[in-house]
Amino acid sequence: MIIEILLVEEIFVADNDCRKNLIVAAVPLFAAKGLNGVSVRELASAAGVNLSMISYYFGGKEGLYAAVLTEQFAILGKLEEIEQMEVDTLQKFELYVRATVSRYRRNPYLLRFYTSELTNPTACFETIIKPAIKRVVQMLLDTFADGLSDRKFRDDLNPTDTVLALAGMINFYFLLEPATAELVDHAPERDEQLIRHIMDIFTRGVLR
Amino acid sequence: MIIEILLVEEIFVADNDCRKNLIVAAVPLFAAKGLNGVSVRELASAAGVNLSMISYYFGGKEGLYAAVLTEQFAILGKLEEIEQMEVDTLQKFELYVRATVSRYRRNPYLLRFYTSELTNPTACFETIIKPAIKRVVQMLLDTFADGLSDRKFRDDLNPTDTVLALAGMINFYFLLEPATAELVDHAPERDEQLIRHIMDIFTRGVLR
DNA sequence: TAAAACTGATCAAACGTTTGAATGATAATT
DNA sequence: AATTATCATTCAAACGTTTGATCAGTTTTA
Repeated sequence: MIIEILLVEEIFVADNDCRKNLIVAAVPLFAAKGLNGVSVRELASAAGVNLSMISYYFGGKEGLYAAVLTEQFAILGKLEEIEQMEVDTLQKFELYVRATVSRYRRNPYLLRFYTSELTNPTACFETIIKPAIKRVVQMLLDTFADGLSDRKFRDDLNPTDTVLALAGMINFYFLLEPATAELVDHAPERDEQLIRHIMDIFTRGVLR
Repeated sequence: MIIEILLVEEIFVADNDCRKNLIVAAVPLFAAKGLNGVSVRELASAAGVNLSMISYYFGGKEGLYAAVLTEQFAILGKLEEIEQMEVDTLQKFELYVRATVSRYRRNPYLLRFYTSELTNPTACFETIIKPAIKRVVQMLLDTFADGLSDRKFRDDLNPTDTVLALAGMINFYFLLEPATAELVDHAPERDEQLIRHIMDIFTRGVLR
C-alpha cells in the first residue's frame, strides 16, 4: 500500500529584489561549479545586479554561498512531519525514502550541494551540512530502534549499517545519474517503481 | 563463507622524480579542495619543485589534475580479476563489494575524486570518470543477468535498480563518513561486519 | 656538446573587495 | 508647506592581490 503524504516545503523569499535575485541566480551556478568555480562577476551578471551588491548584502562571495546553503538545507532538515506521523516503523522508513525522492525532484540542486560539501567541505560544512545530515541519520536510527523494541526487526542487525544502507540505496541512485544516464532510466516516471524496489529489498532485509 | 581474494593494485610510479613528486603531492590537495581550490603555487610548494614544472610536465594545472585522475581511476576500472573468477553470481557481487571497500581503504582519495567529479564535473568527467563508472555498473548488470539466467535471482526485480542499490549501500557508507563520524563507527576493523551486513540484506532481497 | 631538466623573474588576466558618488524615499526641522 | 537631514540602495570605477602561464637563462645529464 502506498502511503499518501503531503510535503509542504515553502521556498524562502527574501524581502529584497536584489538580494533575492542573487540567491536565485547563485543556486544553479554554485551547484554546478562549486564555491571556487564561480566568480563574483559571473554571479552578479547572472542575477542582473551590480557586483558590489554581493558584498553589500552578504559580506562577500562566501556569505552568498552560505545564504544559498542555508536556504537549501532548511528543506533537508525538516523531518518533523515524518517523525510525528503515527505509522509503523517500516512505513516511516518509506516516508523517508519518499520525502528524499520528492525533495531531489523538486530541487535538483540539493543533492549536489550535499555531496559537494561532503567531498570538498567549505566553512559551511560544520555549521550547516553536518548538523543536517546528522539530524537525518539520527531520525533513521531512532526509527530503527522503534522497530527493534516492537520486535518487528531482526535484532542481529547493526542499526547504523542498516539505516545507512537504506539511505545509500536512495541517495546513490540520484548521485550516479550524470554517469549512468545511458545505462539506467532515471526518469521521474520510474520513481514509484524505484521506491517500491528499494523498500522491497530493505523490508526483506530487516524484517524478522 | 568468506571469499579470500588477493587484489593486486600496483601504484603508478613515474620515471621522473619531479613529475612523480607533483602527482603524489597533488592527490591529497586536489581531493580535499577540488581543481579550483588549489593553486599552482600550492601544488609546486607541496611537491617541493619549481612552479613552472607543472606546465613543463603536464602542460598546466588541468593537465596535472587529469594525470592524477587517470592514475586514480586506473584502479577503479580494474575489474578483470573479478569478472574472470569462476564463482557464482552472489559471490561475484560480494567480490565487488570487497574490492570496493579494499580500494577505498587503500586509497582514501579515490571516493572524493569520484563524487567530486559527479557533482562538479570538469573536462575529465566525460573522458575518465564516466567511462569508469559505466564500466563498473555494466559489470554489475552482467552479473545480475547471469544470476537471472541461472534462475537464482527473482525475476521481478529491476536489474538497474538492484545493482545501484548494492553499489549505493557500500559507496554511501564511505561518502557519509565526514558527517556521521560521531554517530557511526567507520573503523576499518568493522569493514568485515559491514560487508557481511550489506551482503545479508542484498541476498535476502534478490534470491528467489 | 647537444638535449633535457630546472630555475627565478615576469607577464597579462582574473580575482574578491572596497570606494566614493549618485539616487530616491522617508523623517525631522523650520 | 517647504526645507533640510538621514537613510538604505545602487552604481561605475578602481583597489591590491592572486591567478596560471611563459620565457630567457642556467644547470644537469648523457
